[in-house]
This record gives sequence, structure tokens and C-alpha cells, in this order.
Amino acid sequence: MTELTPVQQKFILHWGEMGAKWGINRTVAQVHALLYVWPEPLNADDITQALSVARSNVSTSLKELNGWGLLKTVQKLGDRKEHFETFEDPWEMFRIVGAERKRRELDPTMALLSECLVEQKAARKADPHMEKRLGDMKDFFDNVSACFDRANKLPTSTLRKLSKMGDKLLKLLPI
Amino acid sequence: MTELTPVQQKFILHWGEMGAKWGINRTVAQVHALLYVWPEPLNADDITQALSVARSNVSTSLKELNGWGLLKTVQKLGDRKEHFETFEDPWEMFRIVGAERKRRELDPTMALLSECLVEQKAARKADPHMEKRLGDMKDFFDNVSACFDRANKLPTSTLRKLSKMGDKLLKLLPI
DNA sequence: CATTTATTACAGTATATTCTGAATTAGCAG
DNA sequence: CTGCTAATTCAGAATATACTGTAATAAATG
Repeated sequence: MTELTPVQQKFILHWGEMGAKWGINRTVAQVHALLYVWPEPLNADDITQALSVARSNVSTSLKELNGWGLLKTVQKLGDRKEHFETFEDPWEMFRIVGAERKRRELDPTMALLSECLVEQKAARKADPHMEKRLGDMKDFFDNVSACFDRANKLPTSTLRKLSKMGDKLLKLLPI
Repeated sequence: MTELTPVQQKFILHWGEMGAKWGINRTVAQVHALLYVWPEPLNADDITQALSVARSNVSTSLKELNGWGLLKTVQKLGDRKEHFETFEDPWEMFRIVGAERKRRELDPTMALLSECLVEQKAARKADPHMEKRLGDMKDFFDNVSACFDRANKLPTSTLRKLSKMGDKLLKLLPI
């Protein structure tokens, strides 16, 4: 494995920062970026060397990435090491991350909102304002969640087509 | 200002956690949650008391919230203090956050991708694989960005209708 | 089963973030 | 101007997060 080119470095560093802003560990995002740009599967030691971080850190990050469903592992002939690669298609990639993120964060919030609503209705003191707020928010999340699930079921090609339709799409609708 | 009810507390605490997972400071998110559920505008001292944090922390958080465009300030007669409230409609709220988030994070990433592409093409060594990766990613972001802008321009009522159409929407399209 | 190689767990350290409380600035009323 | 209240800034403390290197475990080889 050779050195990273300046462009590769630039991309990987930025991806790390971007990840951090979205609540994803910097190193995890960097590993992902590296796998995305590198033309062939890499093993943990390659990654360690390329990113100049501790071997154990790479191990943890790979586990984390795997938790997001973003890793594919490959074996190479005559090499006991595991080799990793990730999805090449950004649509696919973000579909997976989105679904996982929904599962981890949106779903629990929806559950909480339902709980709160039940408790509020059962409360000693009625509070119409609070009920309205909770209800509105729950309604919003329900809608977004359903939309998301629907969109996420479509194949990448359809999504791409839809997106490319642009403003034409709206004109087709009975609004 | 009275005490927070258990349901209010529960909601506010969760909102804080959720914010944290999306890269938004816990206290900032809590302040926002408080303003969302509370039936009338609150001043900084009310917030301090309700959330049991330092006055200065509230000041900072309000500034931050304001930076997201989520605050409306109100004056009360015979009271020099500023009073704060936030949007009641979740659609409106997330529209604003989304737009701001795009501005802060997606736009810079798109800029970076363009830069990388230019530099890659100008590089001493051609690298078709890298170009493909960068190009694919840029393409994806361009699409998503355009889609988002389009959707974000629609009034809340339209968004809500679209979302409620559910699966019918897809059947209307020529795919 | 001993040896080599790969992976992981974890304690301790380093770093980054968040929060507090005191000090300062700003604005207003008399 | 003086005194008073509100708002903000900021240095340092507290906390949370991330990272390293070592030690332990597991897995494959001969």
C-alpha cells in the first residue's frame, strides 16, 4: 500500500470533520472515507498506516462501521488478514446510514412521544397546550418516518430518476 | 413560572439527548424543548431556573439557538427582560434547521468535492478510480441538495399533504 | 501442542467539549 | 452622573470523548 495522494488526504480529512459534525466519530468517518476512495480492499494494518492512528483505534472504528452496516469483508488468497471495503454507490451508502440512524434515533423519539402523550392524558392536571405540542410533534415524526421508509424501499435507480425529474415532479401532482 | 411537570421534564431531557446525537449541544436542545412546550414566552432567568443550569450557559445557548434561526423575542409590558419563544409548528422548525444545516455542512462538502475533482484532474498522475469516486459523490450531493431546496421552498401545508398521500404518490408517477 | 499471527479489550492518558461563577459591559431610570 | 438590573464574556474547572499502547485472547499453522 502506497502513500495517500494529497487529494485523497484532503477528502479523508474533510469526511472526518463532516462526520464529527453529524455525531460520528472522526476516525470512524476517516476509515470509511479511506475505504471509499481506495481502489481495493484494505486490511486493518494498511488503514493504521494510512491514517497514522493506533492499531486498536482502527479495530474499534471498523467494529463501529460494521455496526452501521457499512462494511464488506473480503479474503485475499494466501493472506490470513481480513480485508475491508465499503459501498461504492453513495445512494446505497446513505440509504443504509439513514435507515440505521432512523432505527437508532427517530424510532426512540417516536416511542418517547407516545409515552409522553399517554402520561399527559393520564395526568392529574389536564394540560391541553402540552398535549397539542406533543401531538403535533408526534404527528410530524410519524409522517417523516413513513415517508422515509417508503423512499428507502425504492431501488437506487428509481431514487436517482425521481431526483433528476426536478421541478417536473411537482407539476405532475394534483395540488 | 412554576415547576416543570414530569412529562415536561421527560420530553426536555430526551430532546437534549437527541440533540446531542445529532451534534447539537445538550443544553441548547433543552432550552429549545423548554420553549417549545412552555405555553408562554420565557426570559433567561426563567430558563435558568427551569433547567437548573448557570445563567451564562443559558445566555450562550440562546445565542446559539438564535444562530440557528429558531428564536423569536418578545417584550412584555413593564419588563425590561427579553422573552423568548420558538416555532410551534414542527414542519416549520425542521425546515429552518434543515436549511441551516445544509448551509453549514452540505454546501462546504460540495465545495470540497468540486475542489478535489479539479485538483485530481490537474494531478501529475491520472487516477480514474479516484475521479470516479469523487464524481459519484459530487453527483449525489448535487442531487440531494437540489431536491432539498425544492422541498424546502414548499409551504408547510403542501409538504404535509404530500406526505399524507403516502404510496398513492408513487403510483401517479411515470416510472 | 507450541508458535506465529491476527484481533480485541481495557486501563490510562490526552484532547475536546461543556459548564460554571466571577468580572465586565451595556442599558436604563432617576 | 450614579445606582441598578440585565446581558455577556471569559478563564478555569468539570466532564465527556477519543486515542494509545499493552496485555490478553483467539485463531491458524506446522
